[in-house]
Amino acid sequence: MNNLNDKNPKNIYTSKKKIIDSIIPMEKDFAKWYTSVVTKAKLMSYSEVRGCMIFEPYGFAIWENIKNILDFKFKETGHENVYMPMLIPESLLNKEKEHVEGFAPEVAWVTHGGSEKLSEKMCIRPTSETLFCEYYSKNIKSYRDLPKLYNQWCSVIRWEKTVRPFLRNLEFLWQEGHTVHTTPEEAIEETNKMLDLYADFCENFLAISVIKGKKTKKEKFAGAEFTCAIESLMHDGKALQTATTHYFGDKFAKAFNIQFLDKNNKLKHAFQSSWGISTRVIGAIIMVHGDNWGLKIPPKIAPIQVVIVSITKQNEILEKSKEIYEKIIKYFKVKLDTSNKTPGWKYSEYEMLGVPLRLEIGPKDIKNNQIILVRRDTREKVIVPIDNIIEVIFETLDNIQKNMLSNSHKHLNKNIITIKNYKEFKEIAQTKTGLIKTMWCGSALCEEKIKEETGLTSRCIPNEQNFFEKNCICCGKKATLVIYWGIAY
RNA sequence: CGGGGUUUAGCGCAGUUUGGUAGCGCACCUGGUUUGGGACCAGGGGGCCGCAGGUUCAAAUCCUGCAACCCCGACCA
Repeated sequence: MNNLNDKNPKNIYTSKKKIIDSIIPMEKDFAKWYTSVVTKAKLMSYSEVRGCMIFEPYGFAIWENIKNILDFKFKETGHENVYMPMLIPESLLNKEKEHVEGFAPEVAWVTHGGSEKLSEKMCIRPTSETLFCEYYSKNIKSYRDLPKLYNQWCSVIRWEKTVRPFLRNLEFLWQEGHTVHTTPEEAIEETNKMLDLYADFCENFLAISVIKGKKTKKEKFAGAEFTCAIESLMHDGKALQTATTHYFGDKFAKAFNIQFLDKNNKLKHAFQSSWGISTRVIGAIIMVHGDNWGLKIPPKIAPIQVVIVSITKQNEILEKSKEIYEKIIKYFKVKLDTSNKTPGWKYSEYEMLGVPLRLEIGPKDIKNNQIILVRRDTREKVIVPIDNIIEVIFETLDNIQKNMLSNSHKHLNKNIITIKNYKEFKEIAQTKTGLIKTMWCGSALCEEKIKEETGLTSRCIPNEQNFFEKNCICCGKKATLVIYWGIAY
């Protein structure tokens, strides 16, 4: 006797599968969508320690690609890599007042070596300004030693209250550049130059449209004269500070006694900058490009750029897949999947992983000397002749990269709203997500008031200052700056 | 640090009300049949039920503590 379910077993099965395996739609719950994509796309997994995540091969490969590109760019612009210790003695951290006050609440302390209590406790670096400065103070004597253009790749620890994969971890991987110059102008130029480098990288490699600007005094880095940042806008309308550069003036030089003799044999304090970008950008990639099918990785940083899916395991199909693999592996990062998972499974899997381009090879294709090519960004399928496959892949990857940037750019612009009066500002803050562009008097009081009354914080003072109104959005006094407000990650 | 939730196999969960042999789906292993949008059959492996105390002949289940994690806020890359 048949089971009742036998009436339509297939439908029951497929509907069940979908419930089990589909990711949570981003419209329904963006936060859950984010964490489900992050884990299902095998980027990371949770570790035993809160806020310390395990980078899995696929996620780490993305970071390696980012790192390699940036490292090349840093070296191209004259920077050298070094490595500083992970531990900072308390007395060293305490040398610059504003800096220590900014970081003290979130540093982790080492108090024991083995079972012996240390005579001075040490913190695990939350950032390495103090270490670099201490080193510079000992090694810089003359203007001939300058500029110093050092960078280090490392991880740092900040004891955050709340953690989220990639966006906020106790331990995160990053790069921190620390430079020393003879004049303020030169150090400021470095600060701006590196911001441009980051912005260029985000747009041309990560396909993320960014706004370049300055942070307000309230939002600047602890100890900096000023902080520049690039801000990007996530799919849910929240902003993400994607990279920062800082100008220190001679504050750290005075605190750490970094002095040099200039051409006229006069002793002078040096001027400094620092700049960094972290694994947080991976969070940005996910939240800017991803959709309900999973990740979309920009071709230029994708660990797998092209996946070849063999539809069946017939010999001629396996052979043809292998042949195409051998042909294109010289030009692209390719994965060949000849496992006996069903085609549908493979389609979904590689879409989840955000592989930009999929090639499908089945019996029909062999017969017609063709191949099916599917773009991840548009999920569009086209049939192409096998013979000029390399050119087509080059062209399509290029199109995908451009299309992703263009979409990010459109999304950013569509979600910037210019507001001229405070009543409207408060309404929009309640009802809409995205960035609000206003005029501002520059006072911290207005910034504070806006935060209290609307929940929005200042994101950045854009480099492009096109005044569109005379008065400050908040107090109505004379406006001096164009500024963006928003909710930040 | 506030507010909410969760903790049982690698993952997702049921079982707890009413104590009585540890369950389901996915994943994994073996063999076979399949394969154009998450295939099927058969067989198999895997658990101190978050931790510590109680109560009881008997605890995943009841009681008392504690912890971890997730989400939302406040703080931060």
